[in-house]
Amino acid sequence: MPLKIYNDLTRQKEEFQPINSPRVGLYVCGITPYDETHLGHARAYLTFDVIRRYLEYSGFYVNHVQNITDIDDKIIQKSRLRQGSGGQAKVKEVAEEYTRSYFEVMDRLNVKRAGDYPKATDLIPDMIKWIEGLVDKGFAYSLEDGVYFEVDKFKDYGKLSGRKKEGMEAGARVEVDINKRNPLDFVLWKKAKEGEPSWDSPWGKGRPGWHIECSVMSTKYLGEQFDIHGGGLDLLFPHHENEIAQTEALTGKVPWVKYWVHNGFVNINQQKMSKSLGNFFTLKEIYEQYDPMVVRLFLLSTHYRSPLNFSDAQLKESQAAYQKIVKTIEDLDFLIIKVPETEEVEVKETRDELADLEEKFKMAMDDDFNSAAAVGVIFETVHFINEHIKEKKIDRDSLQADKDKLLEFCGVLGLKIENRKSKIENRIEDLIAEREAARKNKDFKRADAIRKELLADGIIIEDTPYGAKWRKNA
RNA sequence: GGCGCGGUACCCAAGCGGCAAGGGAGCGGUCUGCAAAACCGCGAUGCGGCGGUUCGAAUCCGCCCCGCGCCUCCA
Repeated sequence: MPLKIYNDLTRQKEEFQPINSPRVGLYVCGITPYDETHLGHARAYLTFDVIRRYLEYSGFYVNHVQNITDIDDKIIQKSRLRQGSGGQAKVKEVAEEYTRSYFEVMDRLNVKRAGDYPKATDLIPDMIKWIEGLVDKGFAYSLEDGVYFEVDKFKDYGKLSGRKKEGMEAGARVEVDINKRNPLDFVLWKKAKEGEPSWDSPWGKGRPGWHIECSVMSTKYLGEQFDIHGGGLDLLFPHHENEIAQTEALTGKVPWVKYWVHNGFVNINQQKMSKSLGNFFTLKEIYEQYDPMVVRLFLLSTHYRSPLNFSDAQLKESQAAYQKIVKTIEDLDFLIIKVPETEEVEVKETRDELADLEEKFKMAMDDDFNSAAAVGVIFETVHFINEHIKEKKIDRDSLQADKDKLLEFCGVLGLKIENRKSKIENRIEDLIAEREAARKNKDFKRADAIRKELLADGIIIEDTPYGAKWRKNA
């Protein structure tokens, strides 16, 4: 079955065929570093991390580029608020601080780093060239406060968002600049006000508008036409619409981007989690209570385009579910050492079953990266393994095959599964040995006392026909 | 006003024309010195409502109800 991807440009699932297969160009709209990363951001970047991982798993070579908008009104504002100054050095400090924080928190979520992270401030000369080009071609005009893109000059304006210029209530909530030729015209170059960071340009000191950055950065790294451009649903309009307009206007190459992909929001009580509403949870806060991999599982359990409601109860459920996977791996590790060598037949049966599961797993992911269905297959695999373990005759190689396959699926989704045992001290092993001896002597009082003692440290003992084993209660 | 998304069991969530995945919670059982875990079994004749198309509909079409998003910086 071919890999299908939902394309917002055509509003349907399409077979994925990269322009230069097996190479894939993937551009993701990155952060504006003026505050802590919250769960909504995590969902976005995790979505594209999963897409990237699955493409790589499927044999593609992905060139993943994600920008950093390190100059912007909000950063300037933050810098002022904090230091009473909007000077360039301070603005840079703020951007760098939150960029660092972003990487910290995303690394823990096991989001792979992109191949490049271009910063807006590093490419200002390129942006100026672009704007000059647009002015030359008659797509842009100058006003007192900046240079604007004229949407009426671009025929296809609205093709991504499906909007018609007439239908939009421009100015409904934001004041219309009466000097603009069309209220939808957007700024390419913003002239600097007193005390703002600025760069020289043919239009005087100023800074680039938001939309132009992504066009310049993405084409610089991925070429004038590339495969996938992604971001949160909230970027679809106007950001991505404007990017298409300015890029296709300048290069004349259509389509600029083959597949447009947008992830859905994280909601709280049916409302979008957002900075402006102030109803957001930062990853740092969430990590205080939940392992990052629990958060990851939680995010993976809903298809990336559907809304995802955040709640503590849901996170708790994900935690229980995650424990189940971890425990299965720990059980396998325990048994692989204890169990006898292999007989050929058994391994084959196991392998056949695992191959069927792999088929299902791929089918799920081939269908527009359906990680929720793929997680379902992971639990079917867990179920299969637990049944397998129960059998009287089990052998080393089949168990190893079980373990490899489970970890393979988890790996594709970026779920790290660690046997927590490796981290724990010998003291526990000693106590367990003592308890085992006590049980042999029918000294159950002592045995129970030891179990109780370990439980106080969050260690749970489980007796099995192969001996006692233990795990940490998370 | 324009454009768009969603409503599937107690909760979450896949499925999008052919027997309703999976997780969590619950209940019953097997195993166990007692446990824990695991395993087995139970759990929607039903997919917001009403019509229609079809041999067959959660799935397609129409109308309606409810919730949400975008049109403004936002992932």
